[in-house]
Amino acid sequence: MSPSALPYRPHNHDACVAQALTEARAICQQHNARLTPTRERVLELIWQSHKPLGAYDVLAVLAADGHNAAPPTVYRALDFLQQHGLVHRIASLNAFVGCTHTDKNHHGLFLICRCCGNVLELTAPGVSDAVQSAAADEAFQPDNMTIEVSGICPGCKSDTAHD
Amino acid sequence: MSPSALPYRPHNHDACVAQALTEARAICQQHNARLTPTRERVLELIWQSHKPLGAYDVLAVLAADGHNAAPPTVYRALDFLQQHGLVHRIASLNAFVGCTHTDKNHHGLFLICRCCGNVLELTAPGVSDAVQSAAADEAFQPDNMTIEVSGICPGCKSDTAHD
DNA sequence: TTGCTAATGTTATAATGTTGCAAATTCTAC
DNA sequence: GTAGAATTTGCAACATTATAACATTAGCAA
Repeated sequence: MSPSALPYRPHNHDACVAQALTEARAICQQHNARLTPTRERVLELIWQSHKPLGAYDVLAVLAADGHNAAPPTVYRALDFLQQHGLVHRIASLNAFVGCTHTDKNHHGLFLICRCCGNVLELTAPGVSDAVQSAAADEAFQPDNMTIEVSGICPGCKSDTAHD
Repeated sequence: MSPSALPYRPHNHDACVAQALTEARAICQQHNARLTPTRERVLELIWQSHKPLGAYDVLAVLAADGHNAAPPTVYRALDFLQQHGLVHRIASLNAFVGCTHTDKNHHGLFLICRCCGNVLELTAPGVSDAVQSAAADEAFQPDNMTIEVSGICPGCKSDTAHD
């Protein structure tokens, strides 16, 4: 059997974080946008795992850092990161997760494990096309789509199977 | 050109409400569940249009009714209605809309007009299948999907075209 | 009736997100 | 480098959405 996608199995997560930060720096440079220390720190925190993190969770860590932050600090940083495609907001969880497809122009699809909480972002052209087509049938002009699937990831499925 | 779907054009909305209530009564009877006056009233309010309504909007109307209600009253009623498939929660709006597919076992897809606010619920087997297939490719077992598309509905598109 | 369960009322509070304005920083043009 | 403009941050207050905990009432069955 082929291995599960990264978020769903053990891996060297520091590499994920490092890569995300490197890409973020490059993207911000391209966009002529400033990845300030606060923004970078928030991005780093969002990337602390593949589980979505709430804005107030981020805030709590910043406070622990000694950073005297209020909610707007976090929301502003998150807005910035979203605008530049570095994080996604998961509407069904009111939480944020690092974008793993910063290179592609895509409508993400998120597979959210309700057991371990990890999220896998997919580029699923088939899904995107199907939605476009369903919308077109209704003469509806889509400009943004939220596709969030909750269920059980392969890791958790095999765990429960062993019991 | 074929007419737009109901929510996106003028129609006798009282008929929508009446039908929704009739169906709700039937469904609750089937489920052996009690559609109490509060629950029925909340359902009626949710159906006051095809625009999603926030829990606190419902609460405000109940208050205007003279009903001395607190948030839990509304959230409990909404939970009940959701459990019986009579309303849906739109995660991207934190709001609720009447279910127009009470007869089918479906994963809804919602087309949300960001201009007029109306929502059309679709049963889109193509989308559902595409999501299932994308999930299967990752050995992910989906059990619930949130698909919310925001954009411009045919009604609003033709309105702006005239300007 | 009596006792059980489901439903509601009530109070308080938690969790999430925003507004508005002032201060500080960074950028740009001279 | 310095002045002025623009962006970013700090900060206080507030708005919105949702839940917890516990008391009370209504519906129903033995």
